Amino acid sequence: MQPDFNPLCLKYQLCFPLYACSREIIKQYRPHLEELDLTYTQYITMMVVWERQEISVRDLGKELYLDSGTLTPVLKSLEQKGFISRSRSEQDERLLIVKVTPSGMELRKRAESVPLKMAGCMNLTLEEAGELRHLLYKVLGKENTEE
Amino acid sequence: MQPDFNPLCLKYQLCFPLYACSREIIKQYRPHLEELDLTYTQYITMMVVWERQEISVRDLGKELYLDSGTLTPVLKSLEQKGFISRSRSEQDERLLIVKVTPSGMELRKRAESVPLKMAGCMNLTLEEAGELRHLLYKVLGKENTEE
DNA sequence: ACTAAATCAATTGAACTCAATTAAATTGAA
DNA sequence: TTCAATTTAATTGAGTTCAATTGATTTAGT
Repeated sequence: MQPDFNPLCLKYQLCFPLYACSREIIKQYRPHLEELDLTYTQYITMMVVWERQEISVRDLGKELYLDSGTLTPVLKSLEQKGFISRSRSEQDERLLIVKVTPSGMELRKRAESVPLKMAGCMNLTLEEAGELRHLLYKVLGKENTEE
Repeated sequence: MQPDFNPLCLKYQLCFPLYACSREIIKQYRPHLEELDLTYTQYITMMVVWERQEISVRDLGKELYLDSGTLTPVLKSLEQKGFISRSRSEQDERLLIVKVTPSGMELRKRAESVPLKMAGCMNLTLEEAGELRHLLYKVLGKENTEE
């Protein structure tokens, strides 16, 4: 029962399975997202853009927990592919506004099947999936109010 | 009940909070690991090496869900710092064997306080943390025997 | 023994991640 | 108004992450 209570042990950590799970699932997205010419980071960026139609890099970063160092090249790539446009806000020129293009909205239609394709890839019941999501958002909620 | 049932919505995904949680928690490790001159990837690598004393890159990769493309530079860096040694197995020259050095074992002592320093950073009860770990290991395909 | 298949670490190239810094625009206090 | 502090996106540099490939070694089939 207590072979070792060594806290410096992978299986006592919470962060490690989070990190491993995250990477393993993102790997499973790859073949489905390749059909859309998107990486996972580009995909979640488009998910926010599809929903908002128009959003600043600042707000996008808050939604995705990513900073401009990550987002700038991702957004330039999405612009290159024609899915979004990038332009400065007229009210506040510091803000870069990202807008979805008609081509970006067509991509959305093609992306609609992705969640279903991914749905079966985790061997969790609906209740377990809901519980997992609840716990993850509880952890994320703490992060923001921390200090 | 829910604002909308659009499956292409960040908050209906499981992968996104996993990915965000993982990165947010790893960020919190940083100041503590910096004192040890380790990155998070180097830290979890050392955790396995501390436990096994001696392990092949192949087995290390299975434990960490990482391949040689990631591990090779990580292990070279750890060797450079003097925490491990790298040498080919004499029984099978394809295998690279990683061994912890005395300096690596000294590092372990200094690392012992890290889990405690990180313990309070998640807003979960002990039961919730256990449930979260159980669900994560279920997704990883390994039933968690732990508690 | 011979050779085809499999295994393993390393390498390569593209993309991500983030801390730190920079430069431009805005805000706010004196 | 003036100018110091703040906000914002971009840039830089170090370190992952991973698919695909390469080359060396071992295993297995004949």
